[in-house]
Amino acid sequence: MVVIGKLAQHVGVTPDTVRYYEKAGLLAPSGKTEAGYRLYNTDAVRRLQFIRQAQQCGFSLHEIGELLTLKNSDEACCKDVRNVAIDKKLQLEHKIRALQQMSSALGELITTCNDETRSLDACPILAALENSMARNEKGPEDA
Amino acid sequence: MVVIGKLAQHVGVTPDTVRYYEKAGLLAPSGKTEAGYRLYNTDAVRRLQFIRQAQQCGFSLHEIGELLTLKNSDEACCKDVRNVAIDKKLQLEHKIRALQQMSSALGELITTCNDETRSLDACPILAALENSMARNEKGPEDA
DNA sequence: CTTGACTCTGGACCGCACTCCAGGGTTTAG
DNA sequence: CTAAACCCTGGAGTGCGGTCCAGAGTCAAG
Repeated sequence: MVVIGKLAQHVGVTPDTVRYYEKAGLLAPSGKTEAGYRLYNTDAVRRLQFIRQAQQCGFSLHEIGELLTLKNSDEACCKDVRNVAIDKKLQLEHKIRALQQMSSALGELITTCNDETRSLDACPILAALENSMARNEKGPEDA
Repeated sequence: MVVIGKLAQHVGVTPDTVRYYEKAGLLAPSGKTEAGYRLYNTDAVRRLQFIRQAQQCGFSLHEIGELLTLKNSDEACCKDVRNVAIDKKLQLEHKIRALQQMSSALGELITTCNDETRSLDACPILAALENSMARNEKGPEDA
């Protein structure tokens, strides 16, 4: 049984963060002292580590809450957890593709803009961004 | 010269968003009517498109502000813009790598967890997340 | 017995990029 | 002339994941 500061320090967060997780319904203390100090056992330590790990895997606190609910449910089975993970992985891959598109769009702009001494008026990057790149161009009087 | 609603509709945002950009110093109206209605010319239209495009490339509004400042500066040259783009691309790539690590971590967990009927107690995903995966394990009494 | 380091609660605040609202004025179509 | 559809301003609210603070209580070392 450790007090909040020790727990926090051990896992690498602040006591405020731990209390925040408690407010969010993710991590209840294992007990309290007479003075009202939160006490945590090793289960709580692992639960907090679970939360941090899941964050590292891209889960939001809300999703982690669902994962923890699943974990404490009698009806759920491993398959359910697996499906959540698969779903999350798809979301991550979607996000990665979006970022890769941004990155390659920038890459194209950068290679186009190879004359470093060119004036700003002729800067292909600014021009490309202004011209909406591959988008269709219409007058403001449409629709 | 179009009024805010037309501009917004043309570029695919709301008037609120346009006013928000104005507050953020990114987009001033080209003029105003006697009644105080904002008016926008085609320069403003292109500027707004620039903002949206840059957002698509992963720039924050703050960064877009810097880009626009650069654009309106006499001293800056194309090279400066190019450097900003390169910088941003590196940031994007960094983020992509982080997400890919999350994704592959999840991927490993998912392939480990192939027995769909397993009980939650034996779920490798939950176990892995609890055990902090590849992290070193120490007691809470350290440090 | 004091001092300093911790803990408690409740609530305010941060950045980001909006979004919505109230309570007005304006413009335009019928 | 009226009603709908727009515009204005200022400010509040949203969601996320915290962070910081005041004011009070508690605990351990010296």
